Amino acid sequence: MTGGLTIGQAAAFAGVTIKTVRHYHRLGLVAEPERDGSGYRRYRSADLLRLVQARTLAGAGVPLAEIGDLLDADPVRFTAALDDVDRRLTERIEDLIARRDTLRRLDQGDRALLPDRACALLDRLTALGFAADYVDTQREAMVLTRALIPEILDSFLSRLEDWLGDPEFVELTKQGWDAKSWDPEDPRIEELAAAMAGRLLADPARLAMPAEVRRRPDADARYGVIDHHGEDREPSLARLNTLIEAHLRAAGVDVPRPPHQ
Amino acid sequence: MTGGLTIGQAAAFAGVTIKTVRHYHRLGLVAEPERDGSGYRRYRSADLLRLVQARTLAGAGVPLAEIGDLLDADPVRFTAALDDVDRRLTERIEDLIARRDTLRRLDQGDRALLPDRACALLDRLTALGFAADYVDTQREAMVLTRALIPEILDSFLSRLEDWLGDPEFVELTKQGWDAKSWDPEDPRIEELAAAMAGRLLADPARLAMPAEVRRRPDADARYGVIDHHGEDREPSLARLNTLIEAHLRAAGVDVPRPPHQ
DNA sequence: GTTGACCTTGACCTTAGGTCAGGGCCCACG
DNA sequence: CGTGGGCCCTGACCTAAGGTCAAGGTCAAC
Repeated sequence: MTGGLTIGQAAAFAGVTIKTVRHYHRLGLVAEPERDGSGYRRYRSADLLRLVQARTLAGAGVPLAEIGDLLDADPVRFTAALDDVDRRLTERIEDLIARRDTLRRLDQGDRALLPDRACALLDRLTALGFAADYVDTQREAMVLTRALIPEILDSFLSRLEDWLGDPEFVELTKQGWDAKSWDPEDPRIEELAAAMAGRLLADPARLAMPAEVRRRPDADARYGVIDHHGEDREPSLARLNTLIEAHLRAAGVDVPRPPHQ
Repeated sequence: MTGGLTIGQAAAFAGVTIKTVRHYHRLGLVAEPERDGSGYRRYRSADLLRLVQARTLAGAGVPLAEIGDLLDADPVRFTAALDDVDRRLTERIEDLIARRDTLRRLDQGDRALLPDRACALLDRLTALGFAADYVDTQREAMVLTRALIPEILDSFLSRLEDWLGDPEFVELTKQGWDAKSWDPEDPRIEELAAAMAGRLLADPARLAMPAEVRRRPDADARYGVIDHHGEDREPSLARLNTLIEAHLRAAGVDVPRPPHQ
């Protein structure tokens, strides 16, 4: 008569795995029971009780590191600790729900990561006959804007909507995209830049930089990344953009200039 | 002009830590950008875009191991994967809510781990004048019952309520608890056992073993642990219990006998 | 020319256990 | 009597998503 349950029985009765029981022993959360002649652990009802209590708390989400103290604590501390765990659990639940909401806002196929208004604009670009890769690049710019300076996404979209209402500017923009395949030194790039800058300057309100941007310390750097997105792959476009910016600056427009890196 | 953001800038712009960016590189979820002459990573807008996309998915709870594939996948797979993640997230949220509910049912100070009915019974024991350590032991037995054979907890409580309605049995039980301090060979133990067994046999319905127990393969072992809880600390009580069981068995009652251990 | 902020790599820490390896104990069957 | 299978022992390494520490290289500014 060795007396007591083996670890396998104790674990099964308490509804945990053997490994979990040993884990609890190592963390000191449940004391090791006595061993029999073979070195096997032998569990008596008091050990099983402690194991059940520990499992119950662990199952409720109490961190294992706290359970030992908790089970030895007086009722007042016990209750306070349970309240604390409840608070943390609630926090975690709300966090996960927020994550799920984010996720659900992303379920629009390749239009993920953007609000509806932006998606509508992208559709309108396609309808207006812009090339698919141009639309892709615009989408990427929107994703970057939303991530880097979310507070100006709305004015970014408004400006784009505004521009799309100007057929001449739309035409110039399409030509500008064609410049991808031109030589960066092609003189037509300068012509295009002048024409586009002129069109932009026709209504300077369209160029107003939202005041919110200025409140971010590194706003220029962030804006620069968005503004020049894609250019590192297309030197002609980089040149076109540089020339347009030069025109605008010459006309007194405050174009953010990325800090020298 | 080295070109591109440093890792610190890229991390700040994307809203993650430097360590996280490097982690994503090591997992292959975001490709390493080119290095400058000093070996520093230099991030361009396309790299930043990828980083932002990865962060967004990770923030929504998508496992990092899946994000790389996901960002390279076609829209159909992308949507399907998002649905899958949503499902897992919902599951996890429900699990946590269930845990919190468990936790809230445990907020009764030292009466934790038991339903209201059991707590009321424990209060009644105290009111009837049972010793505090007897009540403690009963509470422990209830916790064990709830954990090991929850389906009989109700009949366990009913039987106890029934017994408490019998003043003579209450008196005998108090005497039985006093037996703790007696010598295990004290002849009064045998007398007590006979008296208690007689009282129990006065109404055999009180002893009926709930049929549910029999459906568990190791029900006898589980029942034995509960029935003999505390006895390993009190040899006199062990003897008292053994004698009572012998009386009951002699009278034809089916008392579970733990398998030889 | 030196300080302090930034970058590099690598190794170890976290939760709550799971898995594997190598070996001991015990019971039952042949 | 011995052997197979099931249980037990310990210890080392693995997970997810990074955090922290250490030791050293780079850069811009004072």
